[in-house]
Amino acid sequence: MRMSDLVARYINEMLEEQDGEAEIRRNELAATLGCVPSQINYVITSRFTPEQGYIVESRRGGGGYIRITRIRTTRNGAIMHIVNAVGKSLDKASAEIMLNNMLGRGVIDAPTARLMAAALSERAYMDVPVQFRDLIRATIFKNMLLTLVD
Amino acid sequence: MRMSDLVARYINEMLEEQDGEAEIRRNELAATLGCVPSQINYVITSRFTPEQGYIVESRRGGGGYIRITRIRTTRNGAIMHIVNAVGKSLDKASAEIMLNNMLGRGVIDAPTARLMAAALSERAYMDVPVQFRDLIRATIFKNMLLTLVD
DNA sequence: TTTGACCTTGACTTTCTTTGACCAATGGTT
DNA sequence: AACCATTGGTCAAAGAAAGTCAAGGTCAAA
Repeated sequence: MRMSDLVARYINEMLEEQDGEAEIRRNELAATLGCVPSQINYVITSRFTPEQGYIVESRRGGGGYIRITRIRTTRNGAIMHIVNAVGKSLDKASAEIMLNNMLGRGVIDAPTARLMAAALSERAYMDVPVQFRDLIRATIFKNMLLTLVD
Repeated sequence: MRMSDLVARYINEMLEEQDGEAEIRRNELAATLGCVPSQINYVITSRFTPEQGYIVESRRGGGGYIRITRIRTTRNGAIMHIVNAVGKSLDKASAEIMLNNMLGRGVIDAPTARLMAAALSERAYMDVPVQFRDLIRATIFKNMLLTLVD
């Protein structure tokens, strides 16, 4: 198992238990999980970004902390937020992160996530020149999301 | 015996043992079987395609993997039939007819049909040269259909 | 014997992760 | 205020996979 997954899981469990708010001490967590401190930053910047619906605050020095807050929204709000966050182009990795996020937050269910993932996976774009893939993926993603709005 | 057959057999045995799901590490398997890593890709793209009822996912980097999932085809004749009926290319009109057909026969429900229609609509392909549109539509359609199989 | 489909190989690319050295902010002490 | 221990932040380099592509090999059918 990847270290980054362990860190992410730890944070997610905290968020789950504490109603969408997790406060950690970077060095302590790194020691607990057995990784270097900057690993924590890596995980946060790659998996708990604003675009994925999280707010991250921190403080240095004595009594420092990192606080990760999950943004609460309505279903339609969450969907529209993502629609707006997606620009003209969308790579597969970002798409997958967004899908997982929506799934984790109950915005969509697992079959829907699977269906959408299939339509966005790199494998689906094999016979189209690479320069077009992210463009079309963005468009399709947004089109699909809009069908989910009540 | 051809190397590609060895690779395919190995994967099939894994699928057999592990209930239709095989996760491999490309370099490791290549070393085990004594071939170059890209041979694995060749075998996967030539023999574990959607048409043949497989879903393939992968990840690069540390802790990377390739996961191959076999779809049970016994009770899903309707869907697999359509997957196989779709060729390399699929225009929007045909896609719509197939969707309506499945909807009418209860193979899929209305939200799913809407979602899929959004991914196949001509509007989704505006950014891409016309020559590629039907190709990619076919691929996406098949990939989506496969996620619907139990 | 030519041809075409399928297979093999390896050099090069891309993506994701891990690590560590160095930087910046904070709060307490002198 | 000056200093200093205690945090967290940044960034670039190295590492660890998997992906791509094109050139060449094999082999059976025409």
